[in-house]
Amino acid sequence: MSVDDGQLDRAFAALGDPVRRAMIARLSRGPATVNELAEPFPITTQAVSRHIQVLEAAGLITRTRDGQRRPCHLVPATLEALTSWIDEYRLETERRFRRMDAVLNAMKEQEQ
Amino acid sequence: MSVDDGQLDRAFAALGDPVRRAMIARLSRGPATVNELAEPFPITTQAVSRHIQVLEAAGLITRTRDGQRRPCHLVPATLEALTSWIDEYRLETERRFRRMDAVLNAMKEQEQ
DNA sequence: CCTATATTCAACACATCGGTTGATCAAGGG
DNA sequence: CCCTTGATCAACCGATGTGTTGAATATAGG
Repeated sequence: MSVDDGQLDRAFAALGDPVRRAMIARLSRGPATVNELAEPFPITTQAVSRHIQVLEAAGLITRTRDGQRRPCHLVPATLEALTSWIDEYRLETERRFRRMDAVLNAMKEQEQ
Repeated sequence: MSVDDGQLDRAFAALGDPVRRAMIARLSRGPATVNELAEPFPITTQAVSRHIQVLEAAGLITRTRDGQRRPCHLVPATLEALTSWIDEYRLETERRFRRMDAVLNAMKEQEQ
């Protein structure tokens, strides 16, 4: 809820880039401006600005205004939507594996 | 562990495509062949075959052999690596938010 | 054997991505 | 006011992604 399929597309794809993942990691420790986020990377501020736009379009961050700065803030709810999606299928798979194990064990019992 | 950064790149990027996410959903209910996975989509089997290769390269699935079939199996451990990555930063952010709330409440106390 | 089925490989078209440079806009500070 | 700083817009480029068609490979099965 609150994230449609297109948002899932954009959010997962956004996390597929190591630069953007590093930005997420940085933002988990507090808000940061474009220049602050750009600092660790050997790329132009423009490139970073576009990475930020991608993260914003994905709903992974929001932006506020502080004079001429545009600080970025992580949105944990969107991260949570991603883990929820993944966990749904991971848990189903693990349940299935456990059922399969049970069947195999039962067959082993039978054999003896 | 067991998944390097390149794997994270590939796995997150792989989930950025709705066709591949649908395949993951399908595979959570049990193994499936290329043709079975292709059935719901209006694309060629070749295209599906390449989606499968992408999922395999990302470590999200493995493949076995059954005669001329090549069944796909979901790898829950890789899904778990993704949720672990996300949760690390989501939880850090939420902790930070709670600390901030505490400070704000303390300031409110002070005022009275 | 010969043929049908399951899957993959190869070559191509087209869109998107991630970077660049150069120009522009907006807010602050002497 | 002007000039600097923070950020973005626009145009371009090479690489990658996703689909197609057509050919190839491999196993199954009469």
